[in-house]
Amino acid sequence: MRRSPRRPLILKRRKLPFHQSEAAEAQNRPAEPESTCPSSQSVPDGVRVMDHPSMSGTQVVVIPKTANLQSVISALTVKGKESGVQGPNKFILLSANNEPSAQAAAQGVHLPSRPADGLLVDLPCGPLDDSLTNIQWLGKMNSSVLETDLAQSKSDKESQKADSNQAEKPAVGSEGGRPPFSYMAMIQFAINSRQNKMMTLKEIYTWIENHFPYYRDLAKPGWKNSIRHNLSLHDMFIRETSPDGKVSFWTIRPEANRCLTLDQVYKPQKRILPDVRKPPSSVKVEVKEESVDVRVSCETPRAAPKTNPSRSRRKQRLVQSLHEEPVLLCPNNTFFDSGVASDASSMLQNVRDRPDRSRQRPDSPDREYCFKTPIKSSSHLASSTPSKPSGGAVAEPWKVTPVGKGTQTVLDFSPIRTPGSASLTPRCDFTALSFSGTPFKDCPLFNSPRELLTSGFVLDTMNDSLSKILVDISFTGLEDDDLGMANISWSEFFPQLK
Amino acid sequence: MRRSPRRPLILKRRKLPFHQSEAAEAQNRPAEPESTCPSSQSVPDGVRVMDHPSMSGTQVVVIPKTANLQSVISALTVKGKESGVQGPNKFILLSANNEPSAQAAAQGVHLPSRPADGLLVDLPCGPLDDSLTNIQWLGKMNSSVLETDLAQSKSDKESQKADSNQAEKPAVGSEGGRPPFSYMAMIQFAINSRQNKMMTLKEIYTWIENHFPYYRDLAKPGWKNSIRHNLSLHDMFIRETSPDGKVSFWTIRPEANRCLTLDQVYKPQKRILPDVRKPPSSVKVEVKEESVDVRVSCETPRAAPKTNPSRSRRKQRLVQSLHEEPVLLCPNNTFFDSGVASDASSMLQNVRDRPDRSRQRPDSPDREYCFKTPIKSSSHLASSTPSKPSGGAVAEPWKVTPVGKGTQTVLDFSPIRTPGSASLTPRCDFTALSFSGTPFKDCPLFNSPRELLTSGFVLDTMNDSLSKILVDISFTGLEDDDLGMANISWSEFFPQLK
DNA sequence: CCATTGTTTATAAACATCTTC
DNA sequence: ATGAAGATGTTTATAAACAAT
Ligand SMILES: [Mg+2]
Ligand SMILES: [Mg+2]
Repeated sequence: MRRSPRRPLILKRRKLPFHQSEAAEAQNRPAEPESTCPSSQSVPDGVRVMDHPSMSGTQVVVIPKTANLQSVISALTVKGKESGVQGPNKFILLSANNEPSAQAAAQGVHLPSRPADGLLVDLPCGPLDDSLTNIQWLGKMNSSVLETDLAQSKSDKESQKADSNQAEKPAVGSEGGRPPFSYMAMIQFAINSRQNKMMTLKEIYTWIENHFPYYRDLAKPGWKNSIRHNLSLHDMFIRETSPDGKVSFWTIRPEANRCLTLDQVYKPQKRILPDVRKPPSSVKVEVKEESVDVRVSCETPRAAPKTNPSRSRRKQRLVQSLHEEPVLLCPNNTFFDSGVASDASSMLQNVRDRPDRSRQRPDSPDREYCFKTPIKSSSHLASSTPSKPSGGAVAEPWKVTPVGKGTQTVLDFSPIRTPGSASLTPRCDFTALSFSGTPFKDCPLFNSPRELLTSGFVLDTMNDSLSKILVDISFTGLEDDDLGMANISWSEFFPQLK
Repeated sequence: MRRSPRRPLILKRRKLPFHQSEAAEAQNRPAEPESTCPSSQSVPDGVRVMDHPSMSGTQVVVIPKTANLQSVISALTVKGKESGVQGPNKFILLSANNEPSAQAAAQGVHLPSRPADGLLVDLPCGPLDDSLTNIQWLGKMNSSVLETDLAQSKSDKESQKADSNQAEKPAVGSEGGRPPFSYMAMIQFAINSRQNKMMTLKEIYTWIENHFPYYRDLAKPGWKNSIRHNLSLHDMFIRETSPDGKVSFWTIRPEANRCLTLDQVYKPQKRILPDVRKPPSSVKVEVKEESVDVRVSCETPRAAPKTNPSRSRRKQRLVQSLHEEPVLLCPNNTFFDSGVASDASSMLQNVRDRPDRSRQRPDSPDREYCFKTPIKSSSHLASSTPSKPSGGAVAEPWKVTPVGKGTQTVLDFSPIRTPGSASLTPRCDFTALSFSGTPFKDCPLFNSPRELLTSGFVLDTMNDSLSKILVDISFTGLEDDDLGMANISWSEFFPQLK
């Protein structure tokens, strides 16, 4: 029971090829000078990738505590490229020295017959849509806005002021178009940026406007309505009232808080480039590669990339409890146990490999059509799922620059599902913690391998960029698929785990 | 603790006047020949209405077990009319002999200092929009479709067949326009119509189409999308899988199930009328009064009365737990205790009387406008809550028959909120029960006073019709408002409670 | 490939309630 | 105080994208 606070995570290659606009492909492909991380070294920073002893097509990636995300990306990228599509498509991620204050985790992790509570992540293997990946979008962000996060170790009032009237250099920011984050994600970013993890509605507005100028500059005012809608709808957001009852703050239900912050998914890549798209302004902005030819002509606030996210489609299988008591799988309330593992009954996914070509509607990203027309609406015989005109309709020869519509989210921003309320043992409480002292400052996407492992993401081994993600969190110990493993110990094969 | 399974319910007069289309008023007012219930007798069926001994403006309504809803409506109506707007506007409902199998409830209910866990219901006092109330809509329903509910004591397959190919006399049904029920409510009606309380998606479709022909005849196919959306969104709907894993059924989380059925809100009023609106057809249909001049010319499928609902706006006050352990108010899991009372922390409302005129946008019920226009959308400076053109805009002189848009829901269809999972003690399990044997067959809206009390509704004491409801469930024991009461016993003043 | 079913996000909207001016 | 306007909060509807079957 008290066995292993460390849980292996399995990356599994994604099968679905993503729709790629030809024009976007033509534009984006040549402008892929380099990846987020150097993809030349095969085993950097002590990251080790090795074949799994018994599972075919599976490799184990051992991530030392000192490694940064680039290393992991590099390792998996190299492995993916050198083996091709037929190569191993499952990766079990292990953190070599996990929790800094880990207790019994250090000595010899026991390897169950199948990697219990493993996180299986699909890695895409087909041609990928890298037209506007998260990485690319992130590169277009103005790095200066991120630095406001560092100035947040002040009192509430002070940090509010800092958020509101700090010189933000809003030159860049909304040029990348709509950020690829859902409202739910942005709200989490905002609230988690505070030590006390609470914000008023107005502060959330301001934080988002400062960090995503798109909403300040281009978005319709309805975006605030959507923010409020999200706050109310998702019960991961809780409204609390100050003791005097005057102000009300929005917080994140601690059990559901993944503690996602924007700086966990973005760290400015210092690379000074002259701004090509703004000839009059001579302001040099720090942008990442690939921003050159995305030609995000934002002056047409095109119909909201619909953006977002979180390809994690949990559930959809495995409810089947049918008149039976729900079985609590992991009664102990450590992070994974109650936060993820005990929700296995609703997060279990089918892991079997399926050939899957899957039609991909070639719908143009921008179109306008009517909503809520009282008329019985021309085509009345269509599917019950309304679909966009998708070019098949009449008229509308209006063509726009194919921005690619491939804006996807990398992380799973959904709240951590817990079976009961379990409001004790707050999952992650950084109230008094500052991110300044973490030993992973140089890791742009995750503060620790632990975070990397627990948040779940996908790497495109073909393109060196994060895109088009599907995170399948599967608990293979509950499944009956092809993962055959003996009851062996991790450390038996990987002594660095000791 | 074990004290009172019987909990008083307080009806509180609603303050907000409702927008009333003048044309609709002119049309509907004269056609109000009689109310749902005779409003002449002041204290029928043993229903007693008396002033509260200590709370000013408050009356106590004692409802004997044998009373039906008409009696309650009558009593409150008479009281409301005879006292006028200035009169008492709070009513505490008490069931004189509540649970048939009640345990300790019989002997002298203890009256706390304030009516703990009381259900405060606003009664509207202003001019009311009765243009298309639920009662009226219900009267337009084809009574024959309701009778299919009686044929549901068969096996699953049989009842499925009964639902699908029963002769439904669909003549009437969709003529009343869109039913005033939310998707969530209709899904509950559908699922709860089964003994085993489970249905496949297709069966839900079929049930709704059979009982609300509007969706079969007039609604856009997107309504099925909305059904699926509601099933997924609300976690009161659980998908279960048959043991073989082949079929999946939708069920209602038992703790959240109010066991609402359509026949609880509708019972055909036998009154044969020739159908005035369909001259060619000589079919005589059973309709209730008032269907004559509503002139619901459904041939224009006007932009969905937006219909529905459930004016219950819970929460919005009283969270204020601010970094403290949530206090479980009623740990024992009887119906009210866990189902309602223990949710007090999120259902508590402010009960204080507030003068409230409240602007009411005179928006026309049918209009069409564009959705998701990529253009920055003309007025960009408006409120963050998008609002309809509402006549203030240019153009669109198009006027339609003011159907009144006053379709409201009477009952609270929202799931019963429970603090934890508390999946034990299924709240109401009518699997083996038939509604035929209840002593309240003649009560069209509720099978028992208990149901009346627990579901929460509002009576328009001015209009003899249910309309424009706001149910405020308040637990006055947690509030600090103007309800000052001594620590006295109910039975001390109302001996019939003994 | 297609239709059905299931999950999730976005957007608009209707109201209600609370705060400000 | 108070009353209207705006800010905030809650809920439902609808469309849509996409996954899974
Ligand atoms: Mg919420
Ligand atoms: Mg559900």
